Amino acid sequence: MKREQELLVNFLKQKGLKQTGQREKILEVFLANMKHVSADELHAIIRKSDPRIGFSTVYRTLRLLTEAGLAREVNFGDGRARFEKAFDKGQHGHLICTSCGKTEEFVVGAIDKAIKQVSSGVGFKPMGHRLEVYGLCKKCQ
Amino acid sequence: MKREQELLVNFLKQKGLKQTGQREKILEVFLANMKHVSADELHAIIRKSDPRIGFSTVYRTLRLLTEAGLAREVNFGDGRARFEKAFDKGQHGHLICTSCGKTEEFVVGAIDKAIKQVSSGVGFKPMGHRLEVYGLCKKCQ
DNA sequence: ACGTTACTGACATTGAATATCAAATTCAAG
DNA sequence: CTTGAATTTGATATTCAATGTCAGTAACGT
Repeated sequence: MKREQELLVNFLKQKGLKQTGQREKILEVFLANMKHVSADELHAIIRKSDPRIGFSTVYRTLRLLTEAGLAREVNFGDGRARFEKAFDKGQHGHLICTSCGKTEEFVVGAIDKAIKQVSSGVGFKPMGHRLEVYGLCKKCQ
Repeated sequence: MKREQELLVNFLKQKGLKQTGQREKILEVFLANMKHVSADELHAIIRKSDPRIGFSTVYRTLRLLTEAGLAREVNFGDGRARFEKAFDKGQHGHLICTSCGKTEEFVVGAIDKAIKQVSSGVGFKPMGHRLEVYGLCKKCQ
């Protein structure tokens, strides 16, 4: 069993929640997918292999995964929440092209350091962050 | 006349748009307000001194101000867009307490530097960014 | 002053996020 | 393996912010 699956099972047990086929399936497809997906998109993908899974369940499970630390919500400014894998993946930022919509991830240690520094200065305890940089990608300039 | 008002007038002229009492009024109230406001909130404030200004106009004017570089959209994770003054104010991040909802601004030069560095590395041209740090404020820990 | 063009504001529409609830499923206890 | 209490599911309804529509109004160049 994958680490992520174990984590979900543990999370469910801790919370007194139940292990269901739908939740397994949704996690599996979510993990197999490379891109950032919205609840809608993930639902569409899952429907192909199992048309009986409803949107509500996908939606709720994504929130569950977020709570469990397996997913993270991101926003690309198009008014719909998207989710990305969060486990075994450090915090990172996104470069978002305002012309063609293309997104790219990046990681910079300097940013984490800067956040810690600022936070400790005002007694704030950082738990996570979102950094979105808007601009023009190579092609669109 | 304030710098901001001049900027708006210039922007309107450039775009072939018209100068109206509503737009002046909305900018004035927006500037006088300290906090981050949503279109709804700003509308409510403006209504007190001029009940005839409609929500649509406030909403559209906020987008106009954003386009003109006088306002900037920010997101605090409560599912509603808020706006803050953008002129004469550098890019900054927000510390958002996930317990009490309090927000605090901060500026770190290191972050701008890091963004420039990463961007130039992949040929991306950054135009602006949003950095939101979620965690617990001093009181809520 | 006039005519063209943009603006306004009330209202309608959209669409994502969330709530509701009866039927189905899980799972621990017997 | 059955049973029963508790959670889940999925279809549908609701909410609410964002945006579209459009007839009446106001701005501004001539």
